[in-house]
Amino acid sequence: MADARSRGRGDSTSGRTRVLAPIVQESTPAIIARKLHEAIADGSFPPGSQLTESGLAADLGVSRGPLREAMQRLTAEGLLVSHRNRGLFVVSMDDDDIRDMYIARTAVERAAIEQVIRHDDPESIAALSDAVALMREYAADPNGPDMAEADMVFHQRLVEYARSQRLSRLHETILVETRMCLRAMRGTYSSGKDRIDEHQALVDAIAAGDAPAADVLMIDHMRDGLHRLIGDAAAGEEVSQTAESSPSRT
Amino acid sequence: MADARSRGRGDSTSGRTRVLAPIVQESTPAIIARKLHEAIADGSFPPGSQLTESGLAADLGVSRGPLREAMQRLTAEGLLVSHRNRGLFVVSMDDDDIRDMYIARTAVERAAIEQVIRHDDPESIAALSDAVALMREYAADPNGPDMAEADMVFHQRLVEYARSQRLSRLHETILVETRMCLRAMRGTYSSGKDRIDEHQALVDAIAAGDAPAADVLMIDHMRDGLHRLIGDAAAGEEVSQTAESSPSRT
DNA sequence: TCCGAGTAGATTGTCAACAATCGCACAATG
DNA sequence: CATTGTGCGATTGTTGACAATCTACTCGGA
Repeated sequence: MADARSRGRGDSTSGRTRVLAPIVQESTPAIIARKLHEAIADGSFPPGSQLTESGLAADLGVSRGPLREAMQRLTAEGLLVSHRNRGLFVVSMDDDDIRDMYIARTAVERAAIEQVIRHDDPESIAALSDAVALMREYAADPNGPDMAEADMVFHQRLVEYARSQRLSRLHETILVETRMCLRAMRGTYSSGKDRIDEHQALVDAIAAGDAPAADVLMIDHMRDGLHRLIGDAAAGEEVSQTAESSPSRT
Repeated sequence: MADARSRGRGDSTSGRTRVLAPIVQESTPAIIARKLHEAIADGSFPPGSQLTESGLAADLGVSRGPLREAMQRLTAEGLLVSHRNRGLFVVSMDDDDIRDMYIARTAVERAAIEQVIRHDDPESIAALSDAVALMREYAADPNGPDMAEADMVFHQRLVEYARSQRLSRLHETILVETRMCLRAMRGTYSSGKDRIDEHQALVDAIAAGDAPAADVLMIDHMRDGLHRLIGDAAAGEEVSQTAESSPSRT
């Protein structure tokens, strides 16, 4: 999320070595928003489920005011949808949404990879290599949760090292949505090797500073990812594991 | 902002022709957020200015609750920044922010142009041609507000016809920021003809279905736009017309 | 004259209570 | 048997008031 504007008004005594960190008391709505963000990302709130504000307020130990503000934040991000006088629900995505998600994700990560190459920071290549190395550890189970998480970390770092507030902000949202989809329909990679090789190729292209090659690789990687989620031709329709789980009305 | 999820649960009686539109009662925070959005876009709130919630609540005739929720929404978008216990302020951007803005904007509009070409909808080409035609009307004053607005309309439509919720959402925010910058530092185009030609070239490439050419044109167009705002080499630093106008403490 | 403490004003952050609205289940009717 | 009307329960939407915090100003002392 990054605070971006950390430099406050304490730049006066510049000859002094900084001892204390400039204290960043996060606002309550921001904390709540982050916690909800994580909860949605890790599947605690499945797509389609309702977020009752009375209940959440009690769980978090805050009043409904700050909670509502946090929820509006997620609504603006597109992670929640509001049904007036009914409540807020976690988005559930159909095929078109997934396609849209990958369009946006491709746009962001293409730009990110370009920036990373432009910056040519050894640290970024090291970080990405580490991420791939982490994936290798889970090669045995190419569709397990650990591998999925390592995959996420890779892409997260990629955008992080692009050093762009705006790209990062959008990407964070999209990644949560991606997690939701991956959780819903698990098991799509044929082998762990393919998954790792695709990422390694990206790192190699970045390390070589070959922007056009990296760009093409990223586009392919994204297209593959999309096709793994939806069979191209219309497959399953709605991603929602909860919602209306009431066994009545047979 | 689009509601996207209009289809509710009323798909049962499908043999009936729809007569009444499905009524979309917007929530109060959403309305307020939109109004603030517009106000920031049209310069009613200059960058750096404080948005006092008591005052705004009185102006809009609502309570502070819904207002705060709306402000949180804009904060999530990055249009406002929160100084804890001090208030919310309209962002003021330095050169790095402007660069970042153009990175994100390039990413979004590149993806948009690709989608528009992919859809190959005659309507989109017509709409974009109209936008360029509108620009032509203001050719006499290439740096006036009308021309700037027409320019905005062009890019707005481009992303609109990409038919992507996520790209549109991000672009909407970026466009507001762009407006802010353009307002602060006006007058950068040498001639109206250049400005129009660049856009016409984009339309032509789209109409021809030439994605690679359109892509290159867009990249150049964005780079030019960025260089018009900042002289590449460090020029002016902070864009903020208000904020700290107190003459004390020299 | 300059510096520090203290105070006053204003603004935000938080909370609890009230009012309005909606969906669901059941009963009544053609 | 299908459809409409009604009551209930629950949840959201909104409001006003109170507490905490910060900034700016003034006053007293060196």
